[in-house]
Amino acid sequence: MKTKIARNLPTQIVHDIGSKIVHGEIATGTILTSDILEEKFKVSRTVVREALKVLQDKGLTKARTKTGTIVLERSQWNLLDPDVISWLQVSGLSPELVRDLEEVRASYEPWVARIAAKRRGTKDVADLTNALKKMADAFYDQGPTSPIIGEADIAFHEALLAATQNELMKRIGKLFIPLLKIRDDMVRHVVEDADFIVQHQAVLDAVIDEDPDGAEIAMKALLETAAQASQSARKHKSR
Amino acid sequence: MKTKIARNLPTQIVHDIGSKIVHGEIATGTILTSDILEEKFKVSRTVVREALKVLQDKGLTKARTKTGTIVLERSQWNLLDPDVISWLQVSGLSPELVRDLEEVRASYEPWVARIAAKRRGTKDVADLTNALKKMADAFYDQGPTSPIIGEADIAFHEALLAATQNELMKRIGKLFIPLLKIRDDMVRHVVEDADFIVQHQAVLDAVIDEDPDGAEIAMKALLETAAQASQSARKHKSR
DNA sequence: ACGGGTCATTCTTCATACGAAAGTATCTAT
DNA sequence: ATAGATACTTTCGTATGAAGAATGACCCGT
Repeated sequence: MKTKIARNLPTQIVHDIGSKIVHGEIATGTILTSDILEEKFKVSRTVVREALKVLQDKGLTKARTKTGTIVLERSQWNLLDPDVISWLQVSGLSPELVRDLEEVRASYEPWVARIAAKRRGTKDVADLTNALKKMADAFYDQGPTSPIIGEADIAFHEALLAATQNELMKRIGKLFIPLLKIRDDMVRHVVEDADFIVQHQAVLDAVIDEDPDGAEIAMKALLETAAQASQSARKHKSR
Repeated sequence: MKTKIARNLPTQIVHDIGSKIVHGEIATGTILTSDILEEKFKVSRTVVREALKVLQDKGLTKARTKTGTIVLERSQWNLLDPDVISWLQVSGLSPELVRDLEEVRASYEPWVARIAAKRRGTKDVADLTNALKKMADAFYDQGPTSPIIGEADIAFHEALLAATQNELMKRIGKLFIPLLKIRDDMVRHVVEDADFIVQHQAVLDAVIDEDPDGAEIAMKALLETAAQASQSARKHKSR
């Protein structure tokens, strides 16, 4: 159960507009005038302005006198912004961005595993074990297409990040969550065997053993398999 | 020559307050009421509110009814925010943050070099060459303490990022700039030989040769040397 | 001492107004 | 008729007064 967060009017509007921009519902070049937004959301100028200010700070829009505030193109967006990242979904991930994310992740994640193995506490081990157990249970009980697997995958990912005790590493690591989601979406119908369960287990074992080298290698292997599955999924889809 | 950017009132205030918070001039727990800020900056509530909204979005402050907006502790700050990062200076870099940054950078930068070597264009080579030339000239003409060296180091760093053609990688890479600055600051008085010039040259050569493996290895060597120098500088300082 | 209710303070939102910037249209001179 | 300058119009930017909501502080009766 998620705690329902009471949000300000401006914050609500930021999320509404921001997510629509990122999802492509509001196209680049679209012009949003204050008047129209006031009308649309039934709020005052003040609120609209504050929302637009935040959106500008995220690089999603730009205000220009006489024309209105214009939706900027994707390259202007602040991809490191937590909100922007959280709004990214399958529909929001362009092929270029997927490539960029995968490229960074390929080097990043093994290093995360390494640091995690070096610095993990007992709680981290418990969290990782739980996530993996959830993943394995879902796989064996409900089959390889269970959506639980994806959730558990993300939980595992986040537990690993937490184990690094590195605030910056955690934040950067969270950038890959949308990638995990899309990958999970594509791969789910392709994975037939239990490879990735075994490979997650290998990472976990190395972390438990406090074996940085082992963890790094295991994670590399995992990513390699995932990349292959992802590729064959793409082929599968495009034909 | 930097283009002087005409900034909005709120943006100016965001920078003023934000940088002071990050630098520690405004301590955690400090309370900033709208009234006081209006008074202080001689602007209207509108402007102050918009500025505070942005600061909140960056995780620097939090508004609470009846008390005012309170400056949050460092762990709440959004370290991935471009502004927050740009405000970080020597004074703003806590030892933990330095550790976190270095830890991430150790794995990140070699990978950047690898991708850059794989994908660099002719312009990238020119930019890298120029930066290195500037660095070498300053070193041999003005000696190892010239501030030009640090600037050129950052230029080299950024040119390498640009060469990756990876938008995300560029943005993450920029996070390390404050680290480069502080390191430069500490190391400048310790480096006696031309090692790091040679090592930069090695990276550049590999990039020119489109040799990913070579670039990665060369960058690792460079970072290794830098880390050693950094350590001895710290010892040098603390005794 | 304890619990409940009132009060005061500060943020939140609204409504309105004026100034500044920047396209657009119009007008004038040739 | 065309070029250039001028006036107009639109939208953002800033200021201000007022009402509402939330919440910590205080007071009072038990």
